[in-house]
Amino acid sequence: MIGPPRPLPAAIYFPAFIAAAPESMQEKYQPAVVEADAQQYWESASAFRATEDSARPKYYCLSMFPYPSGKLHMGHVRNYTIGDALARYHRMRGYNVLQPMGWDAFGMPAENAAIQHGVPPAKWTYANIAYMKTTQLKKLGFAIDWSREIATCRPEYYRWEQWLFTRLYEKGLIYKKLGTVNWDPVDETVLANEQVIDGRGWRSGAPVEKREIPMYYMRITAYAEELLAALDELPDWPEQVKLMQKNWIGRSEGVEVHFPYDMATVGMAGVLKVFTTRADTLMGATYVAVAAEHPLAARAAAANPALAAFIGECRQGGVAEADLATVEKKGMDTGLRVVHPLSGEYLPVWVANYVLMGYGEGAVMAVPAHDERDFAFAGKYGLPVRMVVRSTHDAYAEVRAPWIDAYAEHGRLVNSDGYDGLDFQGAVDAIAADLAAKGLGQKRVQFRLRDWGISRQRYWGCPIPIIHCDDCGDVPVPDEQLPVVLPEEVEITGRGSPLARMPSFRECACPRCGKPARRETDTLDTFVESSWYFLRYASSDNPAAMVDARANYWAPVDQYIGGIEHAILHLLYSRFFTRAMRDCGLVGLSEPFTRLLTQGMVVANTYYRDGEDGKRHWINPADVTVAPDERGRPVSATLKADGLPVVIGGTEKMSKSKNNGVDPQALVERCGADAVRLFILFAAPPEQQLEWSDASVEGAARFLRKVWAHGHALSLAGGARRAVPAELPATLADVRREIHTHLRQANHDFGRQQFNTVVSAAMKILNALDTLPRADAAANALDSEGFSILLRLLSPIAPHIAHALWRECGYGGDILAAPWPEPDAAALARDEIELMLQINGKLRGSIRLPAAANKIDIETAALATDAAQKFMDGKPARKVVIVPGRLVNIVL
RNA sequence: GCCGGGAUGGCGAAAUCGGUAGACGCAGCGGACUCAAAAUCCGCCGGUGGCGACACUGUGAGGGUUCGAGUCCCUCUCCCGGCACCA
Repeated sequence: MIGPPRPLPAAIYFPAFIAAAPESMQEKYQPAVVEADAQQYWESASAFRATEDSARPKYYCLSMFPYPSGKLHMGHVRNYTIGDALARYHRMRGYNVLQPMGWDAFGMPAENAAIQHGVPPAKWTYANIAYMKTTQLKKLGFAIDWSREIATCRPEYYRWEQWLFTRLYEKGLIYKKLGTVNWDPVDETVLANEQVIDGRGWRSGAPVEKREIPMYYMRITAYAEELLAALDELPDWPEQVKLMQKNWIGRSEGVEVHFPYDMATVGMAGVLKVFTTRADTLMGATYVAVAAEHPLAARAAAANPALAAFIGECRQGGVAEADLATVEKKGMDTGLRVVHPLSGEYLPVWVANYVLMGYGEGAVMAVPAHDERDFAFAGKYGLPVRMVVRSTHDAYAEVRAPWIDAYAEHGRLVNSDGYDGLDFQGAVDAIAADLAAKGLGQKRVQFRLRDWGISRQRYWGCPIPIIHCDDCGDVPVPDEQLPVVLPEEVEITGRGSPLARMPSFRECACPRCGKPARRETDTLDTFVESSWYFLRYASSDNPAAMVDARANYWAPVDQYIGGIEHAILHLLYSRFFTRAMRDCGLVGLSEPFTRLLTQGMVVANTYYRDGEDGKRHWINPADVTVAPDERGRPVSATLKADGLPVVIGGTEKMSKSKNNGVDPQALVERCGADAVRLFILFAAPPEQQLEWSDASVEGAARFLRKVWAHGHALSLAGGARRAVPAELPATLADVRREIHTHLRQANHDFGRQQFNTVVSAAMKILNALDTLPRADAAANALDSEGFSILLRLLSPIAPHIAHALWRECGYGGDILAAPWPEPDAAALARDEIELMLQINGKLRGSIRLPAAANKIDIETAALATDAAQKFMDGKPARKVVIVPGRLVNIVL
């Protein structure tokens, strides 16, 4: 809950003089005029320019920056509307607010556009930025400090990313190793997971293969423990996100087990290492499984063509985990044997497509009796099943396992020689101790988190600042040669890397020995740019340093807002980057985002027709008329153009492929930015999915017209008036209590970021004010007070109309500088309360009592009611439950 | 497959700590105003039964805890987000 630094009750805030309403006020609400006027006012006053100020608490409010795709979509508008409501609310609460904006400008769509339309990615990107900024974003009236705008594709930005890269490289936090990528053998290009559709390249249609190439990695695993532990210090992050991150980092305590092999079993001596969280089941291991890329598999395949063919088959398909996890589990015996570290038994080594080289050791021990996946695999290939754990509480388990399914729960050991009778922890401890004594294993912590591969074989990204020299190896580019500028005039063909084809970029001199050398032509993952941009906003104009002292004033971000789809990757990378920068001495913080709000998706109805060609044609909701039945249920839909029926599809995320996107710009032009903003905040709480409805936007516009009409009437009647008299007639006191009750609720809901009920409270206040008598001095004063509360509540949500009406009604000054309204305790006081009457938990009526009534009064009154007498029918009450201020329940 | 989330009238939703289910709005229906339309204003609006007072029923499905469950617990169904190269 956000506390007000300088609270002022609304009831006592009124201007010292009664300002005359300007004669020029329009009777009709014209959003285009109102909004252009307000935006011009804010612009000329530099109203949202933020400067460091130690006198006020700071509030750094940040929305995830957009990718400049060319058009703002509804998801952006929702994101920035939520951010702006929070920024403006905190500003009015007295905070020194920073709300910056920029562009996540590197990425694949620019290259795709270049292939399709022949426009260089840089030109396309800059044109998109210009359009989205001036024609779209600025029309929505966000309180953004545009002076800090950044675009990640500009050398002024990415030079610091390159500079940090060289620091992290020298610290060993960046290193090189082989990584697996999707390879399109026809286009001879690395494909993103998104570009692999049903195992084929999206452009060539060729079956995709896995290929290992050298890549740079960030050692995020060095921070695994810290990133996990620090989640507990983020009380204002959604539990859901923290849980996802926790599971993603995936800390598990277990045992590393070594299976020795020698000349006789493998043809060379060594140990096969596996990690297991179930060391208690070690005596039940009947085989070990290795990844297709494991060295032992390669060794066995050299003399075994069938195995080589199987390993080749495992190379087919892409690298996405969702695909790997759902393919049919297959394997093949390598013929190699390893020695069980405790029993000395020989166990067969299998290659299995479900074992991933990138995880742990690329090998697992298999215990079919106690692992579902191993059980299925053993069943398929006739491998032995040996039960070694028995349930302590389920007698049935002894009979069931291992012939029906795997028993994966913990239990007591059996068939395990000296370990029989031990429980899970006892068995793990004893087995780990024995392994350690033999030098064949030990307890260890393992993380699911893997190091972050940051090399991309693409053009439109930040060049990796490394020079390859035959003599000196990989040499980081020295500071004075930074930035390594990405050439912007290029030809993109979709085959291979354009940078690799540019001698002027590629050929250079080794910074260390001066001999001819080759520049790295891979670029960085675009997640790298978005992992530190929030720190750059604080010192975006500094040409001499990545960040300066101003970063330590503004950082951390007090409120971060963005899509739930970023819950893991972007947020985890940013948390890691902040720590890496901390350890380079650049910033004094560890966590970048104090409070996080994850917004839901924007979805809309879909409509389609199945064409004669068998293709489904999706039709935009704007081109469709929906016919309801007499109760308002949609029964049919027709295309506006031809009046013929279309099929009503499901509700889906707004997307190009389903053609169900609603253009925000057209909507703003038709209804005004305030109506769009109001609708977005009113239609659903921020975290929830938002279902688009044109009719509801119209409803939001209708409410704003009513607000305008009320303001117009108030202005004609003399505008702002003096304070409400202390003594009001009962009917007016009721209205005033209602207004202040709604205000109290609105403030509570602003604090918990639930804007839909804030809007609802504003609507209720207007409805209450509309019931006030016109020609009554006390009522007019109350109207004036209530309307000033309404305008201030609306100001963060529909800022243009609030700005205009505040001025037109003569409340004095700029509404941005007005104090936030607080409910008046005197207005809220009541002398009579209503309690619900329940009998046996069922609602049977209500009772009215003086507010001061005690429990005995309440019970007496409840038992005396007609309803109670009727239902009790002479029987005594067994118990009377009283919930103060709410209800009485008589239990019979 | 694994991790996380969701489901309340015709629709979006509300119910702050387990205490009046459906506030507020959209759509719909009826009416007023108007030559007419738009705009605006007034009324009705979960289901079943009843002239009515009212009764019963109702928050995805099934079970449980409790004086009392949309809210807590267990089981299940369907939908959505993420899964490391979409951003």
